[in-house]
Amino acid sequence: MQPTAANDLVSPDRREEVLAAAAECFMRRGYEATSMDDVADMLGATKGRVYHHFRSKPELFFEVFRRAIFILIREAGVHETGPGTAADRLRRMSRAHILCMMETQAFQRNLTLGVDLYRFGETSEEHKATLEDLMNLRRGYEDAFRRTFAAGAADGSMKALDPSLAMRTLLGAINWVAVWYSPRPGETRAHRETLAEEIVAQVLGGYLA
Amino acid sequence: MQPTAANDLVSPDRREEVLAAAAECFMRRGYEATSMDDVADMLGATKGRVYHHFRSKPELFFEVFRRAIFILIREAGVHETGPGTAADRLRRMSRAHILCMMETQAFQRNLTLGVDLYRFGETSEEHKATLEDLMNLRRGYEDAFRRTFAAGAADGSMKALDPSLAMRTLLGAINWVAVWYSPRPGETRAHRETLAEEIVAQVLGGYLA
DNA sequence: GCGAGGACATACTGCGGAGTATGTTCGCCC
DNA sequence: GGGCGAACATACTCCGCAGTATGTCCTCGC
Repeated sequence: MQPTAANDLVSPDRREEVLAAAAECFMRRGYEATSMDDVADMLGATKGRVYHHFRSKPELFFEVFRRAIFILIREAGVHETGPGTAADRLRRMSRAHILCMMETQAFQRNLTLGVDLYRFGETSEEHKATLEDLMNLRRGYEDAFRRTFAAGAADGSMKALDPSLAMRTLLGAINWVAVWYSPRPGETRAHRETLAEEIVAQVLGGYLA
Repeated sequence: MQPTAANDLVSPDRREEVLAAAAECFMRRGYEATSMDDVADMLGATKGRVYHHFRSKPELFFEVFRRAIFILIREAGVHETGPGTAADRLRRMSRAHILCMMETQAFQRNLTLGVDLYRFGETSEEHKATLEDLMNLRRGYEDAFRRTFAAGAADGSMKALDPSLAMRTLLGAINWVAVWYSPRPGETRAHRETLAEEIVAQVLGGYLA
């Protein structure tokens, strides 16, 4: 296979393909139930390819997890700073978060798996350390919501609620989207945006002043 | 060991102990990662005991799943019929649901696992059938929320929203409790009831008229 | 008190999956 | 044009786990 222009668009990161396949497998069958052969099969390849890019199964999972958070921070977290009231900013953050749940579902579902692994898993010391880092990333993302709830109480755009609890109920409602959402054939971005808007309208109603 | 009065309180269903241990293990490590030996270890027993009460690992999981739904229906679902407006009933249902998430967390967390197994799992025909039954039970429980949202639009106690979507956002917020909740040492039932009340107040706000 | 069966424990088998060691191919650079 | 390394494929090893076959104890009914 020649390095054509078309290939340059796809192959510069063959590693990405492996990562995406792993995310899909982990979401479908769970972490433990997924074999490295499963990931390879999804790519029409063999284990050799997977192990060439990732040292072990845990590290592969950690990369999926890390990618999931980076996407969330880039798409939703950035809206913490922005124009308007805290309620406005929270609306934009939630809307972007929901779209992430729908469009990068495979990655996002693994966030919950990772948290369980952290809470209960028996892992090596090295893995424990990287898991700690990943949890801090996640906590940092959640803090953006916490702060915005506090800001909303301060600027009067939202009720004065316990920011931590409010963050959890809100994130619960919108994280759950990744659980039940399943893309319909022929669905467009516009459809998803409308749906996201509708969800935000329902969910945020309880927090507004 | 003699069949004393104290033992009669515990042992009439030694099977229950196995079931509870399995729920705990499945929650901690996930379905696949849990070995039958893990379940036995938690009881200070061996596999023999587990296989004496349950034919196979899938059937053990199915029983955990079934129990989880039965608890929800008994504790929360029953409040669908009751006095007051639809909003009142929904409040009682949500409150009970949240308490279930906190107090039977191990069982409830497995509901999500089961749904994934249903959506993606490759199981035998026989297991597929029982999974279908379990999903119908779950759907039936969700329908109670759907109907109550519709009733709320009808009796004017709640906004006229898409009942299905409202059900999903509400259940998302309150199901998520099982994900983050972790009982504090010395916590009493009263603490949990207060917390549940607070969550309901926050979450239901968006749906009320 | 004795036979039977429930409630386990013990000791195996067989397979699937993580990880490894070693080929193999192809493009690139000198 | 040749050698070198990236990007895989192939062919193993070894261990852990589901399931089974069989043994053991204790209790209850008669």
